[in-house]
Amino acid sequence: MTRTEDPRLIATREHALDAALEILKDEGVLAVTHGSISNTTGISRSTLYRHWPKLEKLRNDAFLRAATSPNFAPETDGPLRADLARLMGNLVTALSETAWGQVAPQVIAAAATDQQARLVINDFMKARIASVEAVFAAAEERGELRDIAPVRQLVEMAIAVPYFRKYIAGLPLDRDWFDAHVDLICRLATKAPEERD
Amino acid sequence: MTRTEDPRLIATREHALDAALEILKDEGVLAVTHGSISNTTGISRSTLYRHWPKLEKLRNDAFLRAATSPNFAPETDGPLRADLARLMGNLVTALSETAWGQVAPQVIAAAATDQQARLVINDFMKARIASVEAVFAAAEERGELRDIAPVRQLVEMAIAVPYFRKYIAGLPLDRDWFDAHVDLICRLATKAPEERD
DNA sequence: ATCGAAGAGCAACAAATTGTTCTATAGTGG
DNA sequence: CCACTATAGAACAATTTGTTGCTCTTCGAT
Repeated sequence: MTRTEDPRLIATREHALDAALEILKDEGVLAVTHGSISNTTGISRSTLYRHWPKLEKLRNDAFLRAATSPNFAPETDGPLRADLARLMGNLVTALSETAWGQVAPQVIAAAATDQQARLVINDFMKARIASVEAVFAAAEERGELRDIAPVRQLVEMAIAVPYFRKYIAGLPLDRDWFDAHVDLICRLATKAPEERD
Repeated sequence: MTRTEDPRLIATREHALDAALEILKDEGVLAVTHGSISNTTGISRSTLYRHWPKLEKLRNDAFLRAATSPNFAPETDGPLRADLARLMGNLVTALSETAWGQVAPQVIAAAATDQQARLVINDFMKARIASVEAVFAAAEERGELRDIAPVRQLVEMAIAVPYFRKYIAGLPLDRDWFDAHVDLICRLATKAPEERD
């Protein structure tokens, strides 16, 4: 068993995956091949085949790289309105500005037939849902919530709408929409001021 | 200008698109090519190239065929709860059982770079949103709604969650979830019984 | 029924891509 | 310094893609 990995191996792999993610963003999954990566990096095709004998594995590694880059922890200082606005703001801007935002639809499509891609996106969404849940959990601790529905259901609503608008309905994620959305979720979840404990 | 289209043209095109949709469902967009359609239909490759010189156009026509098949009108007899449960039930089962349900993620991915695919899905979702809106509009006529948020926002929530669960989060669209979802939307939208006009 | 127009089928072709194998070169770690 | 391993590069067959030229069939108008 090798104690340390050969630095050449690591360098080649990282270099290749950087290029793969770039191609994935710009030209789509189709364009992510041993050939295209070889062209843009100068790494020889035979080397790439040795690293990734299966093209599917190569593409999944590119997906994984896109999914692991954005990772922000929620702040839970309260009140819910402020925490949620901040976290959802991060989530929404990430959809526009990170690699994940550009790559997500391709992973979604791949997930229909590819189990590994399904896992990538499931893990990613689990983490996203957990971060929003943490914000709600803190609000519950503070006694801000009313018992209208399970927290999980509210969280799904909060996250589902921006994804739906951007990728499925093709609607903009503008400020008017964002404010109304966060506002509605908060009004649903929290007690009116006069009924606080 | 030809008054009627040559029946051979129509027959070939329909036959080819049927096969294209089948391939699209089973093997994904990648597999939809002049070659694959020629193999499964017996239509010669050169004929297919004459019908669709651009592969992109061929794939878009396949998308369109998937998107136009499911088309159900809402019933608005009231109360909201019943109408919404029926319509959302149709929408959700369509996601599992129609060609659209299987093809949607591929259209979503294509829409990222392909304007025509974007239009296909936009039109489709507009119709979907309109049908749910019709149900809410009827409820508003009957004085069932309270003024918690614009109808449009509630409708987006209602539709966004099932899409999100199925395609993005990879969660099941089971009966427990469905009942809780429709129930929550209705509770948000409608007045409590004692405050009806 | 006939005839011109147009569609479909067939074969062949160049070009590009994919996956594979081999050898020579160069970097790594002991 | 040496054995080991990664990479580059070239060559190869097989497949796919887009294109062209030709023949045969079908359609619709007269």
